[in-house]
Amino acid sequence: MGYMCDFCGEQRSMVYCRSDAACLCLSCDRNVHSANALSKRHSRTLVCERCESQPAIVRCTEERVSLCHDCDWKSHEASTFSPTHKRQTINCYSGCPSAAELSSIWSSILQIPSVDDTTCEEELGLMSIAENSLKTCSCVGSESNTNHAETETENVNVLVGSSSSLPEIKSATQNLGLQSAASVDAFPSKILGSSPFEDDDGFYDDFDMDEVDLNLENYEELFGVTLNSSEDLLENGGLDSLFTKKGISAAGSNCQNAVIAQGSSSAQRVNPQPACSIASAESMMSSKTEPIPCFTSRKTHSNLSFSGLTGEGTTYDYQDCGASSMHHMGEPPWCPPSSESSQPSVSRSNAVMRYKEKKKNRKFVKRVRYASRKARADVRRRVKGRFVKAGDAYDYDPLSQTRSC
DNA sequence: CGGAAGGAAGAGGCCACATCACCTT
DNA sequence: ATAAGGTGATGTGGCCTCTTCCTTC
Repeated sequence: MGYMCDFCGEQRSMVYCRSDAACLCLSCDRNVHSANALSKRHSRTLVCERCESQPAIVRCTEERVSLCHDCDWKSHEASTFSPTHKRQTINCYSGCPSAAELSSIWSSILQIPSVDDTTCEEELGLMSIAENSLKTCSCVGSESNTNHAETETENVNVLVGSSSSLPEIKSATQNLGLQSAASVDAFPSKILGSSPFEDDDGFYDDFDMDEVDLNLENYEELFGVTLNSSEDLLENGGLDSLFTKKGISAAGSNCQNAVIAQGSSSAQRVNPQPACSIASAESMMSSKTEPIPCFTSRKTHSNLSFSGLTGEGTTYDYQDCGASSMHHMGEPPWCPPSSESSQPSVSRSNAVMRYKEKKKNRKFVKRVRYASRKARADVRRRVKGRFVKAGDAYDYDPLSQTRSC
């Protein structure tokens, strides 16, 4: 990682943004991608430590380097010396995670340098961090552990990538001979996707229900039930109950990255095609009265569409970073871990109430793209709010706040 | 309990024009 | 290959209108 940040040109680049095709330092990454909702959707990953210009897709645990596809092939597939190296798939992330969160996510990979947390700390509540979780390739975890701290995390990641619930993770962890399930408990719950009801307040604070707008196209056809909105989904018992009605397991769906029917074996029963449409939260909401044009072939695809936690997931993002990596991570937060809906209705109603409250208070921040145009508009005279020709009569002058007539 | 009426809140359109982006010469 | 000129598209803020949602009766 010797190349400089493409943005500031001062710091060493650590992150590769595919959308921007740029290598960025952590500081610039956060600055650039906290600019607006669109930029937050950009999926980023580590920079290849060998060529230092391509996005890394795997981490060689033997050589302790992050490698892009080409470098990985050169190092492992084409090499006779190290074809058996254990490699760990590196997933991309989006949003604006803090250094601490990045550190926890990449603890097994990097020493994250300290970054000014103030830049977008307040945005963190809106960001999806669970999608940052790592998924390892199947070759990891089948061997005994030698490096405690690192390997433990890696194995947990394996489980994250393949399991759907915490109990299963714990069980599998024990089966794999890890030291104890405590390490799993210690791992950030957001990444593990554990039940939200274990910590009602804490989870929902991060969960940001207002950002989750679910859009189930043709749900009536699929499930034979009526669902008007995500609120209905919450109130009616969640996705699990929906699936249960059709004998479909919702395991593997995650509220934050609930790309159902994309790689999930259970969901594939519903949708054998990997195609999945993901729209922004706003477009989801607009679809309440009007279908989204991009949803095509609805008769043949289930098109179970979810926005990410932040409403920032895009088809590109998911395709870009290995698509199905993030949807195995647990039950939807509104669903209890067990199918018998043992969670008291109080928690659900609380969640609904909080969701409505946050939705009500949602702010749509407008971002000025061209300051020069703003400056011009700020001094332009108007009549009833409309711009008037220069020299014409006006009723509002931003400069003098007076009328010409 | 359901419907009507009224108020509150939000979304979208309109306006002029400097600036941007693209194309042609 | 580069520069200059032309042209259509874009974006900016305040106000108004319309629609939707919520509360009250």
